[in-house]
Amino acid sequence: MRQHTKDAMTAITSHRSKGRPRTFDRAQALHSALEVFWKRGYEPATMGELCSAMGINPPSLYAAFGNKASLFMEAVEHYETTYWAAPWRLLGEEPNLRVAVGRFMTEAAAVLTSLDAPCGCMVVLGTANVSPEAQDVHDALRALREVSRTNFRKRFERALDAGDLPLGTDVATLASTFNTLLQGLSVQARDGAARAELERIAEASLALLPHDGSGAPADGRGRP
Amino acid sequence: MRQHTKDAMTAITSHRSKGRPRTFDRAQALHSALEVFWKRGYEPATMGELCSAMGINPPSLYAAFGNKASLFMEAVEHYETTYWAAPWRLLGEEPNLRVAVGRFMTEAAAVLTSLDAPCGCMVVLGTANVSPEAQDVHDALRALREVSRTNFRKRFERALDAGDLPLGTDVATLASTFNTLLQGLSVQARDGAARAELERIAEASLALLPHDGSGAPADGRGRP
DNA sequence: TAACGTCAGTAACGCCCGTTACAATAATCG
DNA sequence: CGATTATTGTAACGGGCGTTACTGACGTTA
Repeated sequence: MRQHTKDAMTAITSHRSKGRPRTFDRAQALHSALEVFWKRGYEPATMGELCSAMGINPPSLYAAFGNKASLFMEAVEHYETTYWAAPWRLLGEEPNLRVAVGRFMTEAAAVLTSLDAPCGCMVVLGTANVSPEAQDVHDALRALREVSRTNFRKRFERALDAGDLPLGTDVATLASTFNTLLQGLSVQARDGAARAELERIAEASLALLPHDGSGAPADGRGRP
Repeated sequence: MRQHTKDAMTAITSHRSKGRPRTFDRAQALHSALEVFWKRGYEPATMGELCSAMGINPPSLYAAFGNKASLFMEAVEHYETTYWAAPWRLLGEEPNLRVAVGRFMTEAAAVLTSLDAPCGCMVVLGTANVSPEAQDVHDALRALREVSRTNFRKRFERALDAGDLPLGTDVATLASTFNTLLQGLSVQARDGAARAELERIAEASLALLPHDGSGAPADGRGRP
């Protein structure tokens, strides 16, 4: 609704503006906010908690980030680029399909258990159940979850073209299935599952990939 | 009075107690509460919403159910027996492993999309992120999620004994994987996925079951 | 140096939450 | 019929939430 957008580009290094400069590091405060949101979720995280973790007071927070919703969305952006950009790039760039999927799922298991506290994925669980007035934030995260499925689907489409998947494979359903499993891993992680267990699940998920057997087609469709 | 011996146990509308009888059906009110909790989650569901849906006022609710937490737990019990007892029984009693798992996952897809609004599973998402003072409720639901994994594991152990799974199959990981997928289905359902799509994922999940080395392809349909 | 513009800290605002006094009502028991 | 006991509806309680006036403090600009 309001500004708050890109006055932040002149962060702490250059005070070209006139007034009193801020005494805290904006990027560092954002990272602290990310950890609080990650552990607690959007609505259970209170402004008091956030202010304590960020080391600032409410007026400073509102001046720098707008309000709770925009702070959360900015934290989500930071979260995505910091923790998930590399795994997704790996999935897309690794040429061998099974290696790509296996390593992606393993890295996902690592991300989901990276904090000391059990958290799961911020995009999956951050707004899992919220009151109706926070539905705009909920919708924004749902769009991000949809992106995740699209990433899987594109990778499988390429694999299909490359002959790494049997002809007639339902890549859309396959992508949905992996996306579903990935989201389930977040629930597991928040329930305190150890990283090793998530990695075992990640490895087991490779069985979902149909391998083009030389003799018996396992495409699940029967023959024409 | 000859009604003394009559309905001592048919307790729906019999008020053998002394005071003023309640004017609402407790079981029906509980079911209304279940729907509110299912759609909104534990903390976002307000007492005002619950009272409106149940058709009663706060004092009646507190007299009949204790407080919000105990009402929620009772609603969860009602939810489990009403919606999940039959699928779990089916998983345990169907002798053919692939049929058992396939039908269970398909019925799960139906339950998760049974309400008009997108909800997912109440046990998985009901306390997905809550404030610290509701952690007892959160822990109770986590125990229920653990029961779900145990159900899978027991079924797979039996299948291993029966020779429906190859020797050396890691049934614990297999159970965790199916449990993870089941929990992911809840996220999908709450994101508005159609029942048909959840059923496709359910069918695709059968590929996770290792086929005994008898030479039959794992096409997810069983064999004639 | 004097004026100006932005940040910092305290304290408060209005709102909604779960929960409960309170008094009236309606059934059973002696 | 009183006396007792439980339920009902109204209205309120204390507390925590996100958010913001208000007053100084500080650094830049004229």
